[in-house]
Amino acid sequence: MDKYIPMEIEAKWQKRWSESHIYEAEVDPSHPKFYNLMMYPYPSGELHMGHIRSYSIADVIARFKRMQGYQVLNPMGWDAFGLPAENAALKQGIHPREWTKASIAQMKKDFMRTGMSYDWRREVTSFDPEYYRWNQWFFLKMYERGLAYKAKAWVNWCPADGTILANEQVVNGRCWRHPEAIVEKRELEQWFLKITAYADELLEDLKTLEYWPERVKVMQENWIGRSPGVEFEIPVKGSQVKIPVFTTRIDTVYGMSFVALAPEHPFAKELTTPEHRTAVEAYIGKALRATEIDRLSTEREPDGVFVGSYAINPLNGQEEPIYIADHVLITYGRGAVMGVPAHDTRDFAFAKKYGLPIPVVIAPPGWSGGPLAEAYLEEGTMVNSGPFSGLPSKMGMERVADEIERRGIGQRRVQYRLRDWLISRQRYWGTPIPIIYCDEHGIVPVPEEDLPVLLPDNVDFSPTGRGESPLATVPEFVNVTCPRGPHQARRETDTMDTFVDSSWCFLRFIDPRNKTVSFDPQKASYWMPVDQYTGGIEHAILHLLYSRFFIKVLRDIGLVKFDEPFMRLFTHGMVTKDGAAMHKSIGNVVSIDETIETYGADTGRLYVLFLAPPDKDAEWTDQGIEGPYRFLKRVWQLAQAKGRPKKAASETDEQDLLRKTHQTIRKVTKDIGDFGFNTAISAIMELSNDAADHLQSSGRTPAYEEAVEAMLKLLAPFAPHITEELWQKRVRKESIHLAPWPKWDPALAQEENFTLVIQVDGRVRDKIELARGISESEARKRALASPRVEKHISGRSITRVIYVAEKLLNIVTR
RNA sequence: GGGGCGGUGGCGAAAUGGUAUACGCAGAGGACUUAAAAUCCUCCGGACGAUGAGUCCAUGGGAGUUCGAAUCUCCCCCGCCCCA
Repeated sequence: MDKYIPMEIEAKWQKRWSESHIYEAEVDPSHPKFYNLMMYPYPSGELHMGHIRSYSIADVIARFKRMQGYQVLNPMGWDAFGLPAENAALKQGIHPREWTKASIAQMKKDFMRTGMSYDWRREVTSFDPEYYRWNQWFFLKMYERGLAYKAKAWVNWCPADGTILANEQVVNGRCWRHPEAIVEKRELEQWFLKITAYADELLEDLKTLEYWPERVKVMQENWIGRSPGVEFEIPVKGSQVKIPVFTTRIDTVYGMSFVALAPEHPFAKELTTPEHRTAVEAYIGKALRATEIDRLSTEREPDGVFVGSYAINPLNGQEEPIYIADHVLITYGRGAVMGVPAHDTRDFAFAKKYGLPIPVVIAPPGWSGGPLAEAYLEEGTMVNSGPFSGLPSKMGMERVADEIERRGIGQRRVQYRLRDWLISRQRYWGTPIPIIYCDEHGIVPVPEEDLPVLLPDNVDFSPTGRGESPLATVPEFVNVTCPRGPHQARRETDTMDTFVDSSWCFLRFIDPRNKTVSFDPQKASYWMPVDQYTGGIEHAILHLLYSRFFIKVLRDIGLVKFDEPFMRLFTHGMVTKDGAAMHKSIGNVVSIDETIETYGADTGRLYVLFLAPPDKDAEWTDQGIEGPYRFLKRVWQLAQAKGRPKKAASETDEQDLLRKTHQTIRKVTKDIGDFGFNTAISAIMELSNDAADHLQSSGRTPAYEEAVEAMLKLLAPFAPHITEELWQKRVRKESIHLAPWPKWDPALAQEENFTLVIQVDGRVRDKIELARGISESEARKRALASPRVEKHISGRSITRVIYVAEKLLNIVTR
């Protein structure tokens, strides 16, 4: 028998699989389909064994479903636009395209040699004009429908990237990509996609995502942040100005003792009286430099500055001082709030600090009428609230809202935390936004037939730092003739957020080379929605929310007929080493090269899947991988066992192994379906241990041969190369990866006997073997006959006997 | 501050109301070898006991529900994540 040399057989099979196109799938209505998708990667060119775990998880599912007879669509592509390429290219003085292409080549090689079963004909690269032209096309469709618009807004500026970020890309007041970079606020004209138009539906449809992890749904729910409330206007004394405010607690409106504006509020300067101007300007300057996280922190004492003007509470006519306070955000509600110290924690602290009154308008239970020690946030009885006094606050909330609507000073409104998706990026390496500015016609969309707007090649793409894209420095790109007439015009020079690319890539995989449309709706109706989507938890909000939004827009345009893109979502854990995520800078990276050279790809895959449940983080140890390696070497021996095949020697041995085989098929089939890969592998190891014992005692009997065949098939999704090699050595013509998944025979999997656990007062005292189907009274008789049981019940009286059929008998004594 | 997930042998873990510690790693002893590696066999939570029979203890800590709790409930401690 030849030695198991993984490098040799792995390279051989990778080549043959590719030549025989076994992983390629086409529309075939005579078969059930399964769309298995892994979040397509950013090609940074640095794959390590940690990544291999994530891709292996999805690959196991693809292989499993393929063997179960599904048409499996298992594509791979590249999220190839974006800042890291641009930054790396700047540093190395090469074009981002070249840098990205080199990374793609490296990663593709790594996917090939780790045995991933992708349909490479469907490879999609987002920097390809044939791909991004459809970003532009979708943008134009949204523009037509008013879902893409340009607006001046206070935005998040990342000084490290030299660009604007979407809200979702700001983490704890810092850039998601540069944790050291504090995000600044700037007011700029930007392009937005109107995701808020779908806020309610995005929230509602979460309920239909039965097979999504609960925590992802909770995160999206929090992010959308629906709060019903009332918006109303507060007049300013001696002025025409009316300040719109939003509140979820209109029942506390009589408790208002100040009004607070965000530092960015448009009325901030207008309402400031001359004697307060210096102080106000200093305060605003300081506030705009603070991070959002600092401004909102409840740890910090809120502060503000009086502007000199007074607002009038429209309900009771009282005058309230107007402040600017940095804990009020311009991006939430209307950027101004009514200050009700008695019933809001931050307002309470604010009032204490500035000596403002704290009128109680919701009485806590048993309230004496005295001042509160802290804000009371719960429901209660309304007091000091004019005609509403005496009402329960819940009812009062409706009555006050009615009153405000009746008087025409405001209305009920649902407020969302979700903001529109800011997609303008002031960087080079992305999809140009297909818009032209004409002196005569204003904003003019690029006509569809002129798409794609090509990203020019020869550009000095150093960030300008002026809030302007490098494309602005390319006259050939900028200067155009207006599509509507012979006027000089300028192109939009910002590029799109790369999350636009990934929001619909799963549709392009279905029809990747289509030149006339983004994808063929016929093909989409076969393949979509994605049956299994696998990726990291870090996309719980960003990518997954944007994709859901895209699908709803595409549905409304009429391109697809479903509401949600991803039926089942699986979020995988990370591989850690020395307690930290693998990272070059930490120096704890386990290389693919070394792993494959020493152990082979099959062992590497098997180990990372065996290490821990796939949704949990897993700690890599260098010794641990020896286990799966030894196991595969044993499988190699077992499948090629020498000696004459013989008839069954011992009937019980034969039955035992057959039973174990069918039990293992049952367990592995179930476990793979539940992502229990670690326990599935354990079960296959147990089968191989039993088969080895059987070979020792009885030789190559029919049960042995059946066990080996099943073992190879069950192992095939995890270790595709060695199983294929051994399968072919057993003279099978077709690839094992197209062979039918084994079925278990319930009769053969059934145990004849069972172990009855006998407890006395809940403690295990004996275990006896009994035949299945035994009656309770018989089991009881046998149990009581046990001398060990006898010992523990002698001298005591039996009060109760609990019998769990074919499992356990508990004798309760007194 | 609120919400979520988690804490089990020396280590990764299994068991989701019924035999705690499957499977694997590490460790100990043995076989093979001139030797080592590889491979194979045996042992491997703790205490008492004699290395046996057996008894008791042990799933972060404490209480509770139950004939029976790693699993369900409550309180506390610790770690990670999300929202503030």
